Amino acid sequence: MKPTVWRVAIPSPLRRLFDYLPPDGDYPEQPVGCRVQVPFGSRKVVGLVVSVGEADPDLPLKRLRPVESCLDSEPLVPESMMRLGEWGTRYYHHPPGEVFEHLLPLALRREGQAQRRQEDWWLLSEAGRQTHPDELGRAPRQQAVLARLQQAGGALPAQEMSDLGQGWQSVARRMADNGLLFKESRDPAVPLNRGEEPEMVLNPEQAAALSRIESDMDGFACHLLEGVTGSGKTEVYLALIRRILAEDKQALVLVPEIALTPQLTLRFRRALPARIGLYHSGMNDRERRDTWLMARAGELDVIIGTRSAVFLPLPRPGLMILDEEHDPAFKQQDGFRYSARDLAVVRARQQAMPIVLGSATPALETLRNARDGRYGHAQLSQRAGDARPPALKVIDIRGQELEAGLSGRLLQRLDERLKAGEQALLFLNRRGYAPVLVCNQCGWTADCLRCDARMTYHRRRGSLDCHHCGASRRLPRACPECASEKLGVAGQGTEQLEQVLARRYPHISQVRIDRDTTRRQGALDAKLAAARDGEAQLLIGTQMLAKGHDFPNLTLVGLVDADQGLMSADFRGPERMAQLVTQVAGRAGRGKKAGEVLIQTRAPEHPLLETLIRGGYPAFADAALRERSEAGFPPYSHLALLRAEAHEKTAVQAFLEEAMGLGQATADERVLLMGPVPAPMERRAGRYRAQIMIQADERTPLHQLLTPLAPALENLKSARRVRWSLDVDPIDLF
DNA sequence: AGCACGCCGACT
DNA sequence: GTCGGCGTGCTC
Repeated sequence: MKPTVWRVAIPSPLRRLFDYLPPDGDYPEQPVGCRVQVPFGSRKVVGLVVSVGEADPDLPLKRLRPVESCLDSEPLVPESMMRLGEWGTRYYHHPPGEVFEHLLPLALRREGQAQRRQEDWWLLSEAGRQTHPDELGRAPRQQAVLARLQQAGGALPAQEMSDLGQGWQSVARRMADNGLLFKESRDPAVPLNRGEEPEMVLNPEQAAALSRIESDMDGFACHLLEGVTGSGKTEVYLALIRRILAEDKQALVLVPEIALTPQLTLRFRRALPARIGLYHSGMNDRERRDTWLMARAGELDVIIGTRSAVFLPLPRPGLMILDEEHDPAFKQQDGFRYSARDLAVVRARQQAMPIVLGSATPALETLRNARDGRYGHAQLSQRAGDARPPALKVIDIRGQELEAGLSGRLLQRLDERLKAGEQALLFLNRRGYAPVLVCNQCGWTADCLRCDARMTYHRRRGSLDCHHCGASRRLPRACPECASEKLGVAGQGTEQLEQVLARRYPHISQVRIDRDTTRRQGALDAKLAAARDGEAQLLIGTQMLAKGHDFPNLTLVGLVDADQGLMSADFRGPERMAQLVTQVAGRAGRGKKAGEVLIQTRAPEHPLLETLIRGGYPAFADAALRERSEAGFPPYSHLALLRAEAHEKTAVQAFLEEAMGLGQATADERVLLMGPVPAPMERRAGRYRAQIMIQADERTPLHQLLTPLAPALENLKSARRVRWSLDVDPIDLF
């Protein structure tokens, strides 16, 4: 009989599992989901047991090595999450070791107990219970400790005893020596919110959306909640969560970025009688481990997290919510390139729970799923309260005299609004002072040495920074080519806008919000607070400002340059532009006063832009979906990208040529391979980049091609000289 | 990705 | 004479 082996996912880029003999020592009956310490080549690594089975007949038995030790006495990763990992490995054609690494927080990927941070408690012994404080005679501090513990019923966390005064711990230790008390480590209790805020009364649309989703909550169901900005999606989320809390189930809420967690958390803490946890990249390893373990233990009822939280285990799964589901941040852009949105839907189906995708500007993929009836579709078309939707207007800036990129008409409206004491926002998705530094004598421009890109001039810093690779250097005094001192700039960034506007409106308080001004801890919160309470009247920012924030006094929004998306070579450019315009526009007129949105463009007659202005996002989406259908792009086809990069351009070419040959040999007529083509910015951070695009109308043939292709590429000799990756369902083509 | 093994150049 | 350069092969 063939021996039983454990198939283990090993942290390595190899697209296979490794078989081991069971360990000599103790191990659980069912080791799937347990971490194991195994020998791997000449080193020891921690892997995850994925399955148990018979030894592979093709593998000589003597090559099998035994597991050194099983690190868990029961599976740490539950079966449900192992299934999600297996699905991810198959779908994304990514090495299992790297996929399964995502199932555990960093702090649990090493040796050691899967235990969360402990809290010290002091407890009374039997003797301590029997002793009256007076019996301690001339030891007043011991008396105090004893009395305190007796009052508390015999046990208290050490933290809550600190008011007993300096040095109380040594008093307690002495009493422990005398057998009156003892110390114990316990799991800290998770605070339960009271949820004191009264439930909001839902407006008819919200109520209708709620009941529509609620009617379909036993088992799997996916609903798109499409609600214009300010329509109160959060109230619907809260009502749904209350419902599943009443059934004693857990809810997982995913948001695109950390910046959105604090406000949502605050809102949830006020509204929900629940134990709420957080999971995002701003937390340290220990905090993430603790949330992970508490989620797994069922000690948290609601968890709010970013992308990676889709892997949090839930023993009582009740509901998943993905807010701003269209946001590209849900797609991981390196390593294991998963879409948290797509994985969440798969997970919901696997675990038979409902999922709600919320957005004011749904991704075209999601919209199509809703229209084809695969997803439920609930809509909120009215803004809550009295708020009216803002009017969108286009400003044609062709041939116009501009001041720092601002047209006369935009400046005039700005004058009026600011004079009236109202708040205005200027949106420009480019930080720094100017994107180009140029020599007016010889035409030299400041280019990045490692990228095919210009360096951005940062005036306050006095530096030239490359926004693609992070390179930075001092601003030259003179042109390095011709020594002329006539250096000038072209184009503008938020820093320039801020400076020019400060000169124009010296008595208006303004705030700039971009990655440069919010680097410091807490700076973003402070600036957002200033923007929210109206302390800052003029707001200038990049897309950081576009998301989810509420500025009640804001009446004018100016999009300084709307053309970036329209002119993009990526077929998703217009979709991004429309989402951004709609999201930014949604910041205006959320209070009582009507809002106005001015869009500066050099392509005012662009059909998709016109459709967006006239009919809003839904009309845009109709038109864009029609275009995608005609062009055979997603969601009407499926894409994968094989990317490669290396310092040696020839290495990239050689690898992709060989890959192309392999691909063409196995591809049938249902799959189209295109390339290799260089990336639009061919060189980045000193590496040459190129790619092959693989397209198919149906998913099946695409996967039939990739399943053998991925491991074949791995064995290519030319693959060792490049960094390569497969991106299934890419969201950026470059 | 690591890591070991292996075969050729400038140094204690 | 060796330390170490990175090419190439392997990891149950």
